[in-house]
Amino acid sequence: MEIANFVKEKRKSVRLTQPELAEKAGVGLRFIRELEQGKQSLRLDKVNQVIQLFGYEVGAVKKKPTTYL
Amino acid sequence: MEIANFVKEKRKSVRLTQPELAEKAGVGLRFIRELEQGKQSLRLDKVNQVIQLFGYEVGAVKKKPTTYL
DNA sequence: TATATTTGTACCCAAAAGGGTATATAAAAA
DNA sequence: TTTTTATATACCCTTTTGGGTACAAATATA
Repeated sequence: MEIANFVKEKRKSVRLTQPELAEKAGVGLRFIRELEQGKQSLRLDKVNQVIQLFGYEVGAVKKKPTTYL
Repeated sequence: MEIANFVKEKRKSVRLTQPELAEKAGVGLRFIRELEQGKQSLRLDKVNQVIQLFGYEVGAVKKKPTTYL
């Protein structure tokens, strides 16, 4: 799953609003919003600040071989 | 494995120098160096440009539960 | 429906990323 | 060892991030 939806789902599963998650993660509200909307050019350390709250960290994962056509 | 060493090992396994990898990934040489040295505040999209060459992408991975002491 | 809550978009601005490049250091080869 | 190759550090500069904030749009609740 893309990080965007991963964060959104995790956040909802623990019933937090975006402002609450921003607060807990120590990032700005704007960042949470851009993150959940899939902005690609976010800073790695900031993303880590957020997902570590859920026990995750950013890492390299194998891409699924795509089926063409 | 941290992304830093992941990139370094993958790069060496295919016998590329840092300038060559930078060229192929379409990022600056400086970026490859900071990446392999573990700089935390890199941009996600740039990291993706690099590791997708090896068939990987950035994603959320579970942190190993740490043993304290 | 109306009202409250949550989420998305737009603006300004300081701080930082990252490209290019030159130089220094380290490692490998002759 | 000397010579070549590879990697690390430092500087200048432009572009972009991300914080703060205000407002709009969407969603949920009464």
